[in-house]
This record gives sequence, C-alpha cells and structure tokens, in this order.
Amino acid sequence: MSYVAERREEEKERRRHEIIEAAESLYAQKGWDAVTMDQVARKARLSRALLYVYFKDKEDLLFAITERALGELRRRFESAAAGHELGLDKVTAIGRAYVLFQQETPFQFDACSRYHAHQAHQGMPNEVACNAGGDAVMAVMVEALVRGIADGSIRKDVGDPLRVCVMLWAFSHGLIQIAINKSQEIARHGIEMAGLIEEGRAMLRYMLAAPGTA
Amino acid sequence: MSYVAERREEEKERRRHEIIEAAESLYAQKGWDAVTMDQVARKARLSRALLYVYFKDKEDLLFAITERALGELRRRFESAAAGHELGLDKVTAIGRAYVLFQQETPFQFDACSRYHAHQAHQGMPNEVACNAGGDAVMAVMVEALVRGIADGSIRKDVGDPLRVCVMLWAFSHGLIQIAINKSQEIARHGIEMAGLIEEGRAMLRYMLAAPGTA
DNA sequence: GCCGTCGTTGACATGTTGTCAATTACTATA
DNA sequence: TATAGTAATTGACAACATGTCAACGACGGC
Repeated sequence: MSYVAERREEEKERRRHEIIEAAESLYAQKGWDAVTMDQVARKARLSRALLYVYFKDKEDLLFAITERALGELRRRFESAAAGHELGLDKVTAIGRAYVLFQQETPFQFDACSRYHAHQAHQGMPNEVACNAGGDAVMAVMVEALVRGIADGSIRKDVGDPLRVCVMLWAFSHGLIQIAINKSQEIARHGIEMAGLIEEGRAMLRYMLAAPGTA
Repeated sequence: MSYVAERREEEKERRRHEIIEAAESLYAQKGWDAVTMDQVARKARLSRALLYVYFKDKEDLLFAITERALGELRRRFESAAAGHELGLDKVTAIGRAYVLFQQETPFQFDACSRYHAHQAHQGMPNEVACNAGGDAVMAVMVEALVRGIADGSIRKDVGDPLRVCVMLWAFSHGLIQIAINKSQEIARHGIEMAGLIEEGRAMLRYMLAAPGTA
C-alpha cells in the first residue's frame, strides 16, 4: 500500500476516536437516550451524514463506546487483582474496583448495563468486539478464581471457575445497578447505598471463602 | 355522585385496561422499543390522541404495565412461598418462581428490568404505584426471610432481612437477565443457561443457610 | 329543544433517524 | 501543470414517532 493509503487509514482511525469521544462526553452529560446523532456530529465538528460512514447505526456507535468501557474495566480489574496475593482477596478487590468504576465513570457502567440487558441480535462488527471485550474482563476474574482455588482461599467445591465468574459478574452488576438507580427508593426504608453494597460484597466473599478462612 | 358519573368512571377504568392489554400484547410480541403509540391505539381501536388522555407519556404507559407485572410477581411469590414450611425453602421457592416468571411472561420480566435500570425521576403517578408494587413484592420475601431466621434454617448473622431481600432480588435479577440475554454468548463457552441458573440458586442458598442445614 | 360538558379525533408542529445524489478535496499520472 | 479518477464530505430528503390542540360530536340535565 502507498504512503497515502496508510496515512488515510490513520486519519480515519483518529476521526473515529474523535467521534467516540464526542459521543462519550455527551453520554456522560445527559444519558444515552437523550444524545442525538446531530449533537454528536456537531461536537465532533462534522456533518451528521458522515457519522454513518464510520458507524452503521446509533446502536453501532454505542457498541463502540461499550467496547472502550469494557477495555477500561479490564484494566481496572487487572490492577486491582495485582495488588493482592490471595485469590480470594483478588476477587474481593475486583468487586471493589467494579464499584469504583461505576462511581467514577457512571456512563461507562451504564453502557455495560445496556450491553447486559440487550440481547445479541446478529454479528454487528462492533458487537463482536464487545463480546471479545467481555471475555477479556472475565478472563481476569477467572484467573483470580483459579488462583484462589489453588491457594486454598476459595472453597474447592465452588464449581467451574468460568461459571462462578459469570455468576459473580451478574450478582455484582445487579446489586450495583439497583443500589444506584433505586437509592432514593431504598433510602426511604432506611438503607443507605454504601452499606448495602459493602454488605453485598461481604456476602459474596462468604459465598466463596473456604471454611476457616478469615 | 350521579349514576352517570359512576358509570363513566367504570368505563374509563375498563378503557384504561384495554389500552394496557393492547400494549402488553404488542410488548410481548416485539419488545417495548418497537411498540409505537399508533400501534397501541389501533389495537385498542381508538385514536392515538386519546391515549394521551389516559397516559401522560409512553413512559407512563410503561409504568402502568410494570405495575401489573409487579402485582403478578407478588402473586407468584406468595403462592410459591405458601408451598413450603421452612423459611429457607420459601426463599428458594421464590427464586424458582422468579425464573418461571421470566420464562412464562418474558415481557413482564423485561418491564421489571427496565424499572430496575431506569432511575426514578420524580413522582409520575404510575411510577409511585410501581414503587408500591415493588415494596409489596419485597414484603413477601422479607416475610420468608424472617420466618427462616426464626425457624433456624437461615443463619442468624445474615443481617437485616430487608437488606438481604434487596440483595437477593438484585442478585437473582442480575443472573437471570444475563443468562437470558447472553445465552448464546455463554453457550459458546460451553455453559448452558439452565445449569447456570440452577447453580446460582444453589449458591444463594448456601449463602443464607444456617451451618448444618441440608 | 337547547346548553354545557365530556369524550374523541384529525391535523399539525417538532424532532430524529438513516439514505442518496451531488459536490468538493485530493492524488496520481501524463 | 492540466486532468482524470478516487475518496471524503455534505445538504436535502423521506419516513416515521411523539405529543399537542382546536374543533367536532354525543349525551345528560334543564
């Protein structure tokens, strides 16, 4: 390929990035449903029609955002796990990191929620990338689980690590989501969010811990 | 009030019901996002404009549907709990009922998902009704939990029943949702949905069970 | 038989999405 | 440098949804 084609490829990638960043900024600001393609286009300083050259759909654009979010999540999980030796502690740290992820970039957590809630149609290019991203996230958790089973901090009879991983993700996600969205409603019953989440994490730890582990 | 006013009130209520039923039917058929107010109107055999006399919004209509769903859920939970003596068994049965609820009327489960995922704005009339419905559902679970703690089938140190209830709902919901929506994706890793959910319920039971309980 | 109220609707204004033909910019080649 | 060809970019359009309103019609009360 010629120099030009290469440069063009780069510029295209950069442009793609700019679009995603514009969309993310608006997403963070007003929530995905309230974001229009027109606003994204204006923020990225290009015409609305051009967006459809880079992304098939508004949904496709969302998938791209979600992919980035999952990448960020994997990075956080890795560094959280790296800070501990015992497998069970790694898992606990990952749970904490997930909560932090929600607190620091709520829109990325929201993107994950939508990804979880929306069932896969058929292979949109960016959706496949999302699935890969999700697998990468789970790989980190699975590694921590395997480690924990090996070092004796997690019950041996807990079951297949991959299954447990899916379960943990589902549990944690469900709890954080409800704690966030229904915080007002829950507060009316005298429950504060932070405590609820903390207790949830304790539950999950109890669930995994080998008997006799502190 | 005159006879007439009373009759009118009844007809209004009936009409309201018809609208909701029309909407539910379409919801079940094609998913909420694909349902248009025009389709609902046509199915209920009235003009689109009239819908807005009965419901402020499309969202308001969704709240009405969700309220019905939560009512149905409470009914199922009650009859599930009634079939067992031990508190722990009641809780487990409720979990099973939730799965069944999803399988038999997926759209109602979907409505619950949206309700959980969407954070409360401010008091729309039907949204308040939803919150009440949610509380009623939880009351059934809380009763089972209290019973279990009293009869010794559930660990005494499990914590405040209401908190545990919220947690259980969040966990179960999260798991079922992921199992449903990502079943294909999960299957690619050799995990089948039914087993995953079953194992999840076992986990939750382990989490609650008093040591020494079968 | 007339009036007023309530139910009902057609038509409208607004806003959003996705597409296409047409225009512009840019590169390679003679 | 002029020109032909290719890629980038856009304005304008069609389709469709939502929510609102003024107007119309039916029905009970007087």
